Amino acid sequence: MSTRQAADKSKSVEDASPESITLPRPTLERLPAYYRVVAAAVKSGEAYIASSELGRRLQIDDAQVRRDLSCVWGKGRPGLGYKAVDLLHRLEDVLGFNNVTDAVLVGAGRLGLALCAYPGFRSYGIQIVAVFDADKNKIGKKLPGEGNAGRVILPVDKLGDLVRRLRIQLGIITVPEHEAQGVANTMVEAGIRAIWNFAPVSLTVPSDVVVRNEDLAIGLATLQHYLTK
Amino acid sequence: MSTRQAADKSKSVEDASPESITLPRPTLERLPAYYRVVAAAVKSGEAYIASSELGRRLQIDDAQVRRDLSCVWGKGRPGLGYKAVDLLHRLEDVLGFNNVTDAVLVGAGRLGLALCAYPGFRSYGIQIVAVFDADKNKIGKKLPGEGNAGRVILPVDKLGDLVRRLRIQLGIITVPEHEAQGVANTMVEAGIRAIWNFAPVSLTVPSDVVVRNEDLAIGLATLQHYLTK
DNA sequence: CGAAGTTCGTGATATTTTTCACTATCACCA
DNA sequence: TGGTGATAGTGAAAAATATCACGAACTTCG
Repeated sequence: MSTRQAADKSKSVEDASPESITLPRPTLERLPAYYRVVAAAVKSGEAYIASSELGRRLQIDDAQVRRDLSCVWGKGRPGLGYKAVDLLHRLEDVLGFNNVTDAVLVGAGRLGLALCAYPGFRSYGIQIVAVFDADKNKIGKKLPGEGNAGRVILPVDKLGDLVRRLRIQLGIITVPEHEAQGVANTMVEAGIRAIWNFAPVSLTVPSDVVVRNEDLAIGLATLQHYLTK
Repeated sequence: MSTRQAADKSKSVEDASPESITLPRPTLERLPAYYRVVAAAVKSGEAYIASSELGRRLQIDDAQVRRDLSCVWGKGRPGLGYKAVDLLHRLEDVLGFNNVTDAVLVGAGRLGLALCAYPGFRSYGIQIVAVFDADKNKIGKKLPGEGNAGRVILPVDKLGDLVRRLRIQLGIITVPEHEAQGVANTMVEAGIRAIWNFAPVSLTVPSDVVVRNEDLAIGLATLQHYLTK
């Protein structure tokens, strides 16, 4: 969760490189929503989509939409809007949905297997190449889901090896909280660069490893807080 | 207009009411993390915990911690820190972990059942009282998880009735995206006040209904974006 | 081709959130 | 009991983010 923004305020001279761009965090978090709306628009045959329309469908201010998209792609057409297909591709690029990233998942509990079976990951550019668990009873069991025929749960002590061997960059943690830090350590040691953590703990990792905590308690707390008012 | 804190102790009336406080959104989202650390501290027998220590464990600036906690509880003790047990209770109060909220869950897929089996909800003040699905093959099947003995999946056309009858306030949506809006409509019509949405769509609801979108694509996109840099 | 109507991109402004810096408060100890 | 050290609370400054507002670019149509 380190958002170090360089003070370098270089205006987009060459916008061709999708890599070097730095997006404000809130903008980055809105992009997936834009992506879905644009994808829907493309599907339903709309050639262009305007910021106001995008904003209306997502309840976001249209100026906000324009500013977000201008970070990503300064190619809207006045009078018409954004060319839907091109914008879609651009968003895929920025969000990394194009190049497939291999991932490992540790923790073959209900949540882990649910994620593992989720077909959507493919379209988001994630492929879970292996699932691990520490429980001997689970090891060797088949994985659920469409594309997982024949694949099985592996013992967690093979985790480090496999990560190293396949140069896996992304690890998904769905183990109970008291095991999470240990798994994270193994991952880090084996060279993983990003961790998607579903365990309700705050992991400690080196600063060059990105962690995204998917904390369900936050959602619950938010809602509960509103309800008790 | 400067040093007048002695006279103007509390910002408004006495702070006994946990209801009327309004927290900045980012603060509210950090509270669950504080809650966990404080809970751990209490468990391990620490009587007091300092903002610096909290911050260290969560990688949050200590001034930030103090400001957050001051919104919630202006009762830290200089020289010592916050009394762990009391702070814990205060956080439980604010986060609504004390009063149990009944909830319904719609969508008995893998994710829905995983949530349904998750024991942690109880301690967060949530109780899932019924699980619905539209799939006839699933209806009548048993629910997984410890406390769910004997309970079964109900047909979704009973959703409205049950919500109305039990005056349910919170709905959890774990259906495929194209069914989500319909479920949300039913919930809203039946009087639900908050929706926890796991479907990757932006729901349209009246302004008095709170929606929390738990969008996995955001997490993925964030990580992918960092990886492709 | 010109006028009317949209919509983008963005400087300027407002708002929100974080961080700094300092004082008052309290514990602890000799 | 007074001195020392640690820490909370909080104005004020800084940084980040969102919104406003307007000119310029483009389309459409007569």
